Amino acid sequence: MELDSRYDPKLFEAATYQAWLDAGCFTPAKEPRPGQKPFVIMIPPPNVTGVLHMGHALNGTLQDIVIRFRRMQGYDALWLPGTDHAGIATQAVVEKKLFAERGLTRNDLGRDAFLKEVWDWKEKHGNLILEQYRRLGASCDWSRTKFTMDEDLSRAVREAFLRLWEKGLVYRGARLVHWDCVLETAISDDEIEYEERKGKLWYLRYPLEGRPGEFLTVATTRPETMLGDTGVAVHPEDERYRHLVGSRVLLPFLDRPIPIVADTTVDPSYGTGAVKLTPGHDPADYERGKRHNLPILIVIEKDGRMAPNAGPFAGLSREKARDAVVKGMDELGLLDKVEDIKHSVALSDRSKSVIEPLVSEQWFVAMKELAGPAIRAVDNGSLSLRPERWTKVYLDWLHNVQDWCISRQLWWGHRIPIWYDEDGVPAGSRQDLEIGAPHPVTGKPIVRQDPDVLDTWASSWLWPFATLGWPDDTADLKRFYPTQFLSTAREIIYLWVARMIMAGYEFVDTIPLEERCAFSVCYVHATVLDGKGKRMSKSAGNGIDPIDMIEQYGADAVRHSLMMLTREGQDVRLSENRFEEGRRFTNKIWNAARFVLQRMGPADGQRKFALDGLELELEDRWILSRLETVRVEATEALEAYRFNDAATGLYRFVWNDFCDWYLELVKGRLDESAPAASSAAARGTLARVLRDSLALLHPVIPFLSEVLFDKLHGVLGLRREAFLAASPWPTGEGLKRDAAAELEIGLLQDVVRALRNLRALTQVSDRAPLDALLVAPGEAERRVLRELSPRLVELGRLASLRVEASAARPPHSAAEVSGSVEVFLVLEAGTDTAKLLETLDRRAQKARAALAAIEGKLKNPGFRSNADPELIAAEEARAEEHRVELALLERNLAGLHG
RNA sequence: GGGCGAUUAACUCAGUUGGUCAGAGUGCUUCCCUUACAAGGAAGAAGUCGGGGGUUCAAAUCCCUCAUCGCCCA
Repeated sequence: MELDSRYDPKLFEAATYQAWLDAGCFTPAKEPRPGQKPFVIMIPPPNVTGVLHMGHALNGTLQDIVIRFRRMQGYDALWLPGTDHAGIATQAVVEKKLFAERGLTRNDLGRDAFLKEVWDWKEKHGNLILEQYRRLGASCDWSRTKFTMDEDLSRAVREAFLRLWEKGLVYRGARLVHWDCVLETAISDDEIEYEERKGKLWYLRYPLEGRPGEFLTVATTRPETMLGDTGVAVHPEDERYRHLVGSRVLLPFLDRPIPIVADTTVDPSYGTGAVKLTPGHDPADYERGKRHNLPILIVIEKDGRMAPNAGPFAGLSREKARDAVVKGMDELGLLDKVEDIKHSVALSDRSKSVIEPLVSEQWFVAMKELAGPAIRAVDNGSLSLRPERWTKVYLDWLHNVQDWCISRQLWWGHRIPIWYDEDGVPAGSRQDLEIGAPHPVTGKPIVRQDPDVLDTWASSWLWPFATLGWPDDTADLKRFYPTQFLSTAREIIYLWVARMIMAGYEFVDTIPLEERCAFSVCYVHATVLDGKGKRMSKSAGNGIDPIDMIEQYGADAVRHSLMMLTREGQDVRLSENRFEEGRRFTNKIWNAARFVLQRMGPADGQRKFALDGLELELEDRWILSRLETVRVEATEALEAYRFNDAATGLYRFVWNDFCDWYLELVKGRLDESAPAASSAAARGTLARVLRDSLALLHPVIPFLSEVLFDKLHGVLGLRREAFLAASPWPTGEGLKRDAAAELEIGLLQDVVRALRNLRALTQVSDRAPLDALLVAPGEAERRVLRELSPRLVELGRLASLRVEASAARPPHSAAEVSGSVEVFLVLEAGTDTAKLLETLDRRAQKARAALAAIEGKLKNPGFRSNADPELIAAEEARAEEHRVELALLERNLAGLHG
């Protein structure tokens, strides 16, 4: 078999992926087998405008590992992919493009024509990110790919909205909402971010009505809103102002008399202790205004300009109005002072513009009732979050949940299925109502549909079941809902995770309530940071493009590196060269396999990876024992979602056990001259270990493992029953742990290391064949060492080896100590032993220190009386080992000096 | 303002329930192009486990406190 000495992922990845697709490896069978349990993952649908970033790559790898593992374990495995329509983002992208290319706004085109533009854009560009997931190796069932604006999902959204409307859980009302003046839409609480900014606190004097020359001074960070003030509040117990409660001030510029009220929410220590009340433009004031029956005045329009109510300032932008108000107050002598302060400013997630709290008509979902089952899901164990600490975050949000503003003043999205007659009486309908058709309740003609669309999350929260056919009770819904695993980023726990759980309980009423939890495990993955510990983001420009990395290092290397780097949910600092580790590992596997394959043929394929009948030798039993150990550990780790443990364990097994030791140990047995039975046992073991290793590695390293699995079968002349992706997870059949073999190989490794160490320290070439002597007082050790001596001679590059119970140090020999075994390497006279002495001396010092520590512990009566007897025995044994080693070291040191 | 996480070798990180826990990878030093792999092999140096206090026979691990950095929420 001719294979290049370097693994080049580019030669294999695309073709392998296509082969999986052609074979339908990722699509569940038409029917599950009897008794086969489902394992389902719903992809967190990326935004259609999205481009794969490291967070996606990490999350995609995690999900793919889980689904590939479960598929191999024999579950009815489904990973369902798709995208969401990302109302604001997508509309913004298309509007920008439209303006750049044709100088048109959406209003120039009109609603229908604009939506056609968006759909065209989506058809052309909306698949990019899913294509990128394929590059990563994602084993999604692409035949079930969904998009939140698909006809069936849109139907689900409408059904869900109307059910809530009919139950009275959806309502329409005038509320203070977070308004984005750039995008001109309401946004929800969760689409806001806060930023610390420098600002000013202006102290404004309001003249008291009927008391010329007297003022009440208020402090505000937003002077422009004063035009909408309908009151001033002070704390009821504030002695400074108590006498003023009930009287009025005259609002400057407008000379509007407004009342002074007492409200306990006022902080007397902030500013002057008197606050202006602007119920139309401040959430706290909105609440206070309601308590005191203050009118709501709108002084800022939806585009951020001052409204007619703003009198002389009408038409100015918010920013200009602020300057003008301050200047005007100053000119009137009503500006008391200005302070510099730091405060946090609410910004829109999407446009980064300052949020304007604005009273407007919006649609809301009443959340309290929906939250109940989602809270109970944690209590009764239906849902668990990993790492567990996120549970508290999830529950805190649910306990304090606010009603959800779900209307958006956009065109791209699911239009609210409410129609009005001429009196504005609303009617919800599952079918579109025609303009002019009779209103289902009033019988009057329908005059319009509600112009707003729904928040994108109002479709995403239905994702786990709408993608399976809900509201119809489809075969897929019965078969695949509820799901088992959801992996996502932490900032989306409220926006999405909690709402999906709520929606599952509320809507999937074809199954019993206790089975409706949308997924049983929510895995909150790590955040990918740059080398400086900052979050990677497009705006910061510090992102590493995963596709670039895949091009450079291969998808397997990227996946493996990410897994080696991420401890459960722990943030990871990533820099490009981290992926070299993965590339080295894939190359190592490639070359190990190349070595194995070059020495095997169809004759070795006859036993089909079974081991019975082989005359296994020590190292065979050892590597099979190690394989069994790592198989069990990797399986447990993957079942517990400890990805890093699984990846590290496999890495160490492949590199340190299989490549560094086993392959070196069996090389001699693969020569033509080796006895047939020994050679057959070695080749049988190699075939088995390679096959099982590839299978265990497959979830993390799908491409390379698949390629080598195929080549292995080819060399062995075996027909591959299925792709590795569709093959069973190793069961460990015929494997067993072998403690004796592990102990004996451990001894061999120690002695070989000692021999190598001696050469290195005495600067003797690795190639020169030397005579060695091992002195082992223990009979068992001696027997093992004698048995192992051919291998020791080979690995230690010795001319000869003697094993004795006791012997004097040979002349001109360098000495090492490994436990109770003394290792002597016979050198030429005059070899420099200075470094050796130095090392042995340091070793002796360490042994002395260790011994002193243990003896101190053993002498401590507290330890004797409190510690576990087994532990005491172990410590005593350890002390004895150190004593023996120290004695030998000291003896050899003395010998060398002399 | 509330909550959470991090702080272990030069760098990036592991270290279940306190006792073989002081580790890995990278980097560094020395030697080796030995036909699986120089994207490799062998050997080696390197850390008062952020500071301080406490609990305990015993603390990287548990508790308190301080410091620094980061994240989420308001």
